[in-house]
Amino acid sequence: MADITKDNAGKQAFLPLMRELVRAYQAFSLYDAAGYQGKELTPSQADVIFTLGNTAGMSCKEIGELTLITKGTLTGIIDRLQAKSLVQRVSHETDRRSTVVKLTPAGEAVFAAQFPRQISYLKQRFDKLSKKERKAAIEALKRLREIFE
Amino acid sequence: MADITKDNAGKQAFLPLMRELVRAYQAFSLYDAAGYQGKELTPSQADVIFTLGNTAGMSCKEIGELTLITKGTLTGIIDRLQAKSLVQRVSHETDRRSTVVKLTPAGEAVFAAQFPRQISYLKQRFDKLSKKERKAAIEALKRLREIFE
DNA sequence: TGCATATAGTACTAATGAGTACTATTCTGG
DNA sequence: CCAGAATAGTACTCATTAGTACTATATGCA
Repeated sequence: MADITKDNAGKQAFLPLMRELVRAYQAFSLYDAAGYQGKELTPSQADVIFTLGNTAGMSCKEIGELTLITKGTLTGIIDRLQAKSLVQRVSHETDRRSTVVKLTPAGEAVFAAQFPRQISYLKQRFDKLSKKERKAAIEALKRLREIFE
Repeated sequence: MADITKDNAGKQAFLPLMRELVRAYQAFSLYDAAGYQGKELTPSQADVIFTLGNTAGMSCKEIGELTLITKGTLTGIIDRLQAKSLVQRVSHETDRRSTVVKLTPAGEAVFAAQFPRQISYLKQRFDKLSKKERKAAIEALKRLREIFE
């Protein structure tokens, strides 16, 4: 196995795969974000609203685990959602370190309107894949995730 | 085909695929970023340096097309690379709207040191995939990209 | 030629995003 | 019980990201 040098590094066999991963994610991400144009929610804010929908509220820690948003970032996102009166922070009943974040009635209304709309918008594209293609993609992505964990 | 409502939207068949895409990309992205710890380059800055390596320089437009970084973002990234004396901006010879960005000798040195190192670092993980798995992943990701373009 | 349009890049804003330090609170082992 | 470690969240920094407005320059077409 030859050494990797500045001249041959760009020719490694895994690079096309890496580029496809980045491009596929970026294409998805741009399409998803476009769905929120003019909807008064950013993708991250929507992620939090959608996570809180149909629940009785949850801690920042739980939201972060589900959305993959780190806790420092979450503080700001929840601040902005609170400023728009879409979520509220409630003291945790037993653990005073913790805060329960839950949707306000206005937040519930936004959830009820935007969640089905965005899912339907995404479904338009994902439905272009056959069931077989979908299964194959899930398997491939699981393998990719495994190698980086 | 039933309507999508707030109660059944979370049960759509494509959602596991979407989650795997996000998680696989995030896992890769975190691993990649960890490779730059203590290397005085951010992932985006490295992306630009690696794109400029082994070339005579290129315009912001070209860099943007290759790295998928939008031009507004690129201005800041190049500003910071220039502040570190890793790249220089040179006037384009014939088109005075355009600027040619190229590596300085210090930038070449960083490229020569960091590019093979990061490629090798990434290769450690990508090599866990068989050739067959790699091909399958590329196909799946191409299909995913197609449906969003 | 000359004006409308397109292009290249910068300046600005708002929101993420990762990371660190900090406070407050809870848990745990001796 | 109590001191040290762990946990939850906020406050901060820096960099990136998308987007818009703007300037300067180039191109195309009548």
